[in-house]
Amino acid sequence: MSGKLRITVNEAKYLKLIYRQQYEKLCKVKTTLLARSVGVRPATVTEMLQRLAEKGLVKYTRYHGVKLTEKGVNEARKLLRKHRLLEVLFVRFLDYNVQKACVEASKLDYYASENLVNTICRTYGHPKNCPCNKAVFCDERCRGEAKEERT
Amino acid sequence: MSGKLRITVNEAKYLKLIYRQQYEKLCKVKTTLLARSVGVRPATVTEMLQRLAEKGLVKYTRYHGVKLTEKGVNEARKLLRKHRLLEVLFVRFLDYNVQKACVEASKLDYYASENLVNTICRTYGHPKNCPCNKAVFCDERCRGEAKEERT
DNA sequence: AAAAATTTTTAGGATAAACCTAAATTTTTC
DNA sequence: GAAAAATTTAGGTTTATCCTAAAAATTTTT
Repeated sequence: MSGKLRITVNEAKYLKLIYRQQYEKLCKVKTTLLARSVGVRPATVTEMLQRLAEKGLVKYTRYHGVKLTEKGVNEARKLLRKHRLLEVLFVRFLDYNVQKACVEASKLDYYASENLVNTICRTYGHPKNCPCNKAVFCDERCRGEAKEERT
Repeated sequence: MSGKLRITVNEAKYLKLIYRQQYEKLCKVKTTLLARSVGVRPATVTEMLQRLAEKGLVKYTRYHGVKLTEKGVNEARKLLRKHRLLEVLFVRFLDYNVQKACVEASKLDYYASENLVNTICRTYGHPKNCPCNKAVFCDERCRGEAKEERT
């Protein structure tokens, strides 16, 4: 029924950004704001929002901004889970400071496998928060103590 | 003097592959072999080799394969250093097996910063080899004990 | 060493993801 | 409701991939 959803790294960037705006800063997600955050022209953002809408990740209303759909929220949380567990690793294991950890995690999160972040998650006893105290979202496949993972 | 060298993730894949052929398997690097490894048609490989040659990363002789230039070797080693230190992390800290570690490292190596891998390197006391016993190439900026890194 | 087989390259395209400017449209503000 | 601001549309450009089919070079076979 559902053709596998392919998200580019750039689309992922927007999803994370939109999620943080909509759910964590609780503000409307407008084109110009996104354009400034990403560092592109507004027209470029519009194009991206239309693409995300076509993929069913956001509800886009011309001239009025976007909201993540359920599917979009799930994707964003998957990405932010990866991002934040990488931050946990960098801060706790490598003594990175929070800011550096975030920068590095941003480069890698999209590419990290679910298995990798689940292993990190288990290793640290399923942390509830990342180093900057935002939520580490749950993955129901991620259970158990540090040892058991195989494949 | 030297305009900053921009390598795409795909180009990086070829560099790693060519390096391993040329220096570790000690065999000639031919188009068809690369095509099979990467999973594309020979014509696509030819195109890539020409691009790598333009960037000064390989010496390419029509119909006779490629050799990495000094610049190409340096780039390849930088990438393989990242790759192998990520493997070290995954195997030693997350108990990954060698094969899984390699797969995961392949997804991330290109995107990992030099600072990240140097921190891993320091944390493990500058390991000489990766889990599959290949060399971890040196970076002269990578010195010292586990603690001192800041910024 | 010539013919046949194989490998490699060239030529000519296709596609997808970004990004842009300028003009048109809609919304917001005064 | 007019002016200002934000947003979208239209029409392009660029870059990186990848492809097929035909041509060219190399290698193998006889």
